[in-house]
Amino acid sequence: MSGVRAQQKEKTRRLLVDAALNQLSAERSFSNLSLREVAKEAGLAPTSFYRHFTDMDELGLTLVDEAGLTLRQLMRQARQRIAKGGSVIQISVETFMELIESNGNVFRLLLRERSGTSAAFRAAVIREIRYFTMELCDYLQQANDLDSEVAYMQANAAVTIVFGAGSDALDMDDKAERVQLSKQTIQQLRFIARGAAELSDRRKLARKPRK
Amino acid sequence: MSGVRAQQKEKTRRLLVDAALNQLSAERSFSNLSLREVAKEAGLAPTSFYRHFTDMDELGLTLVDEAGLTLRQLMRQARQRIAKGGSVIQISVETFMELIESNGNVFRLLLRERSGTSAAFRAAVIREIRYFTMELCDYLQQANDLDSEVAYMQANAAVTIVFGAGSDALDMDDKAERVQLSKQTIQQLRFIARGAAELSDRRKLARKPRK
DNA sequence: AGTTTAAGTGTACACGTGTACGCTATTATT
DNA sequence: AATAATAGCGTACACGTGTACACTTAAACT
Repeated sequence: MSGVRAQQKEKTRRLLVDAALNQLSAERSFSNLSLREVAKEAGLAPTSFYRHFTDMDELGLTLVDEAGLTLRQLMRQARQRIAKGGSVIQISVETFMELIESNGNVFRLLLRERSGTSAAFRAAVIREIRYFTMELCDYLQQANDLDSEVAYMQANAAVTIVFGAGSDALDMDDKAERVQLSKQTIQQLRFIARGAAELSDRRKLARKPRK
Repeated sequence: MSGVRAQQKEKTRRLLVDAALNQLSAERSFSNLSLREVAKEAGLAPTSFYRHFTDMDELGLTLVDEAGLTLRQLMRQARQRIAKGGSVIQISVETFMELIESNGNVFRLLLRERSGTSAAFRAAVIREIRYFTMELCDYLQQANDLDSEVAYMQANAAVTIVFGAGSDALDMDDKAERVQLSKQTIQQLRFIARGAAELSDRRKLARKPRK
């Protein structure tokens, strides 16, 4: 079992995945992407598609998985930058905005399929975003010594705000506009952080009233 | 010019609009809705469609307009309830959640087309949401005596959070889950309100240091 | 009353779609 | 060396799509 065959297969599988990714754009969503188009872009006969995926849906779920991976890489990258000092919120937002500028289509995929017509897709996207949220939650809880429930609410709100801003950023061609959006987003995240910190403190006080 | 003809025309036009609205669901978006299907649902021949709209796109924009109308009605309703006393935030969230339960498909339309493949649709949806945000902004600024820029950031963040929660609510079948989501959303809006109030105060102090 | 306008119908066409089926060529197994 | 497995291809089919075109029929206008 040298695996020269399996190796070749994996290679053209990637060809299909990449073909699909490359066709995504502002005016082209995964759901109005046809099996034949993807196959053609990959340089394959339409029927060869079935050697790798039973469905376009199966390919789609693969794409969502990859998008989730990208999201996790993003968080790692942000953490590395944070370790070098600077405002946590500002660095996070800037890192996220960079992702949108360089990987807009991947992000679009998540945004669209989150409210798409396939329950399986929606579930997959929601799962990826949940991972993302949970990781942020752990970080917040530990870094700011927050009540766990409060930390979750903050993380959830922050992710919603950042994704919303990302969605808006996708439709901006002007650089200055995007900078303005970043500033606003940072401020909004600070609102949330402030509110969360206060609630967490109040809860602690209620638990141990004296001291 | 009795208008019996124009009247009849308007009537079947509504037939088409309603047919389209009725076909929307969790597993059916406007973009994968065909002209023929809409015409059939309205009880018309496919080609009759063109007597009322040049395109499916034109019908779609009409739907977005109606959705915007629904949104504005929602805000009016919330204001009426608020006038009768109670927590502003809580009443707003509850009112919004009622909309989603009763008009889920209208809300889905907005969510989907906001990140859809048609620039015209995206623009239309964003415009409707902007109206909504602006109205909230005016209210906040006046009711809480906020700095105007701060009020806008709060309104924008609040709308993002509420729409995000609405999106999540659409995929929930369990009643208790939705109640929990409402509570969380209310708390998150309070975070934001708190943060906004503080920033506004700080800005005021900076402007007239002595008093 | 006679003529024009326009909403609605039915037929027809070209096109893109998913996929079933049989084939070839190359790798893997025996 | 002989056989089995399988990635990829080409053909073929039924189906749904948008829409052009010629038509009927009833309201509107002159």
